[in-house]
Amino acid sequence: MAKRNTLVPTPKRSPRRSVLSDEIYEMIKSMIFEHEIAPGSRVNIDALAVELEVSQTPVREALARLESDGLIAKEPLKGYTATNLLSMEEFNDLFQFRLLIEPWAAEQAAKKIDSTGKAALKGEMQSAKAALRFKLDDQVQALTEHDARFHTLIAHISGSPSVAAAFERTHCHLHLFRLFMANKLHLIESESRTKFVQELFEQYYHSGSGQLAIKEHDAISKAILDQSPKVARIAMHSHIESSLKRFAPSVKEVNK
Amino acid sequence: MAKRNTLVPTPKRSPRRSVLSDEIYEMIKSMIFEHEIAPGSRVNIDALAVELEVSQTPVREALARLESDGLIAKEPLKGYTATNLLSMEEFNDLFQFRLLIEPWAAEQAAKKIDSTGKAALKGEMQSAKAALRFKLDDQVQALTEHDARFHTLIAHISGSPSVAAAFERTHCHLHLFRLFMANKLHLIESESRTKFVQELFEQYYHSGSGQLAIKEHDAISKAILDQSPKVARIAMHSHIESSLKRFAPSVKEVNK
DNA sequence: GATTAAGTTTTCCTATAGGATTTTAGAGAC
DNA sequence: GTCTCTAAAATCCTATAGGAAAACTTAATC
Repeated sequence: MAKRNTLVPTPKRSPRRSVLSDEIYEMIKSMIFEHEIAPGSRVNIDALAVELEVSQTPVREALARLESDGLIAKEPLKGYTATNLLSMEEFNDLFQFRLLIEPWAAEQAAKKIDSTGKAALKGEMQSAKAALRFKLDDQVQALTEHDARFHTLIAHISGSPSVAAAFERTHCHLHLFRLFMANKLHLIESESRTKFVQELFEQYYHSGSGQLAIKEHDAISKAILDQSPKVARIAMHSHIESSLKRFAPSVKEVNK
Repeated sequence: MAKRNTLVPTPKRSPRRSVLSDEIYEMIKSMIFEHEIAPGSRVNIDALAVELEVSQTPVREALARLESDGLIAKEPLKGYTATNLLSMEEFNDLFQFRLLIEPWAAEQAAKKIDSTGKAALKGEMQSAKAALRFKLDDQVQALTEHDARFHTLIAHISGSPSVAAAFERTHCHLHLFRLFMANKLHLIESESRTKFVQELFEQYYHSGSGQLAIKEHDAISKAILDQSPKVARIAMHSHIESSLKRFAPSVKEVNK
């Protein structure tokens, strides 16, 4: 009933629009993202509250949401634990799911895209190409972020909130980045073969994987901009399959 | 839920196996389910804590998870609000999403089902047929619950945790039941046409909709038990489309 | 009657205490 | 040496009180 009168006083003081628990949620997610909280490790509420310099309440709310996201698990009366890295089965299942919804999303996006969407898509592809000039570590980070934004953007352009939400809740880029990090850490620690594997690794992800992924993104992007649904669908399908093949060795390596 | 072990002599204290916040989560979900918390209404943390006779902490955790589920929305510094009923667009989108994943799930289920799965599926179909003998209100409740279990079961038998999780997070049976309830309440309140519409309504949902849905479930179930993937996929597809047609009038009515 | 200025309510967060449960450590029995 | 049982420590979960900041409501002023 009471339709807020927007003519009322201008915000005199800095309006802290976000809530502490939201910030804490993002912080903890970043910590998981960057292996600051290692896969499988315990997450102590007290310690986390002290470290982030807040009380337990916002930490608890953040952890409850992260559990709902499947990023941490809760064992009653034992506490929270960061989820383990994806097993080979989980990895395959995740990509199977992506194959189910993302090609469809790309097809729909090609049908429904408008000028706003086209601008966003073009912008995203430009940022990706800029990222290719970074050095390895930054590049992986930048490309992972681009990848997440790119796929999320298409899910949204598809015009289906359900599909977009379902995709975002897979947190696939987070899982993939964690695998990448674990693989890297793992390789660096095994001294005997450091040099050889490390070089292979760099070559693989640096010039190889990065540019390849962006080429595929380019193909998808072009098809959507051209409003060619079928082409977009096929391009997305083969991109995800390529992506699976690129990441599979990492998964195998991490799972020994 | 609270599984009280009655064999233990005199529990001086309650040996609570599950965690309170989980129970509270389920309770609040039920309250949303049954319009005890009306769509669009504010959800006061304090009041809820008092009503459920617990402290704020578990209520906060439950609300954080429910927000993550999309069942309530949080406005920073204003509080939580129960989500509105599905609009026509959201309703169509939800079913579009179901059409995308559930026929696939049924197909996979038919390929992969084992003896355990077969037993579960047979059992579920029996409980559905038993439910048809209840009177209207109980029947709607029972059929809604059966529907939720049936579709969830198939999602799990499909062998894809991702798909199962994605389906469960749609909470489609909750949304549909809320629409049904709202429609019913709406019709009951509009006196002028009560009798005529009410009768139509009962007839529609009672003998019509319930039996029809179960027939369709039966077809899906048989195909899966026969391990006929293609048949299962098609049966699920047409079931979801029928379901959409059955519910669409309710959605239109509720959205005026 | 509209605007400003107070007061009230609501919401979010903090702090802390205590109960419950699991884990760890250690003593004693075999 | 191995096992069982008890005790202590660590951890998690709940409860309660209260404070700060924003939003809402009411009242006073022009």
